Amino acid sequence: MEDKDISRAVIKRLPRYYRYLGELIEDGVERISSNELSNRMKVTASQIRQDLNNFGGFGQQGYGYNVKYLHSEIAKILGLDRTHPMIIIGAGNLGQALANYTQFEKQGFKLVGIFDVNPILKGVSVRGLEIQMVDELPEFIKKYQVEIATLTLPKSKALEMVKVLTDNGIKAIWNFAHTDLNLSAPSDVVVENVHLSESLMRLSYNLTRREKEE
Amino acid sequence: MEDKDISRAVIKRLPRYYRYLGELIEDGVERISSNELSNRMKVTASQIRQDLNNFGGFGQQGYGYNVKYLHSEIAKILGLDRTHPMIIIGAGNLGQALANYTQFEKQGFKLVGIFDVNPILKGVSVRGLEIQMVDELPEFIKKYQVEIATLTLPKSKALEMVKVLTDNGIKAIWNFAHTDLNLSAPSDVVVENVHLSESLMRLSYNLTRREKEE
DNA sequence: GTTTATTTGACAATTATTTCACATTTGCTA
DNA sequence: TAGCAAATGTGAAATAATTGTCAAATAAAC
Repeated sequence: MEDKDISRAVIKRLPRYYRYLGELIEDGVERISSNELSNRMKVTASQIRQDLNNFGGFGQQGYGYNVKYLHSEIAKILGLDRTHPMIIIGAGNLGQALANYTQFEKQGFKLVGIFDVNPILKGVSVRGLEIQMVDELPEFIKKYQVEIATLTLPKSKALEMVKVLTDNGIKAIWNFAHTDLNLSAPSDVVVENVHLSESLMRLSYNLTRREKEE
Repeated sequence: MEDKDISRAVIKRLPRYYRYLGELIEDGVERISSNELSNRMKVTASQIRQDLNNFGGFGQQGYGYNVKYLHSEIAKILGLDRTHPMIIIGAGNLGQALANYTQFEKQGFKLVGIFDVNPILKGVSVRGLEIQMVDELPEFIKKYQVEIATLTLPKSKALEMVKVLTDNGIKAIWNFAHTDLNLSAPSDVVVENVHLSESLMRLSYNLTRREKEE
């Protein structure tokens, strides 16, 4: 497995392959050709083969791909073959909603703590975890070897928080705040943005465009 | 303003331009050059000019772009210059969290109703709206001329719901369910997917990759 | 055991996107 | 009002991503 220069576009598609393969396993399918998978996923077979070949030859000519094997190989590539301790910073509606999402734990993202800056939330229990104050962060991150911090705070507070998190060894930030962190985050910290507003605007654009065409 | 063949990549960036321009307005900045904006946004000035020119010449040579004007033009392009009545289907944690997000209303996405399939939730109030049962959907969509349905339901229920929604005139679906709707949705219905699991997996990939490099 | 059908992996061709470079226009200063 | 500096818009070049094609390998059929 080689890690040189995999394009962003390929990485973006990998989780989707992983999802479809998981569904195939559930359905008891043992093997699949790039052509059949392409029909299901509405992408070209060529793209599937090209994408997978970035990481090595997982298929066999004349046979196709073994579903379970491919599924587990993609899991390895995505780092889903181990546990990632995760915390949530910001125990508002969205933070609590994410905390209650059990799906993530199945994929190895283990929620070990929830934090907020608002003292009124201190000690409130969310899915068995008591909300803690951010001054407890440094010790907590070390103790639980937290890798990922989910940021569900307002813009202004999110930016302050980034420094605290990275200073204390956080290596990845899942950012729901309506701002880019890239500037303030050191280059060895990975950031994945989920900008819901932007997603909604794209929907609006396509909706508007569709209406105009009529 | 022309609507022919704007690339997906351009549309993906538009909301981000819109956000930065909004911040510039807040900061009292009246004009900006593609070069200065490129520094702030960490993209090339050329890309900014190229992107904006898809929709017409908003700038002026020797001057740059008028921030307020450009902001309002992008709003028009994105369809943010009018109100989009929206409903949420699925009043679980995520559905309720999104319902409580006031930010969306400022951009014209007006939440008019919340629905669920679980009778136990009937009548429960979320931000002043009583959760309704899905059998009330057809009448409601017509009455409030609902455009957008936010789907925060489990996979299996989401797929059933798509037919009900589109049969009753919904034109856009903001999909948080862990599945692709494209197959079941008619081609005149716009779908925007927010697959949080996939986002988290991309984070995991980049984290894993970063660790391997060390 | 031989033949036929299937299917990958690799590479070439095509298409899409991004960046470069510069003529042209405008604002600003003296 | 002339001259200089700034900055867009645009066509061309460079880069990136996707799709098409086919030899080689394998499975399945007979």
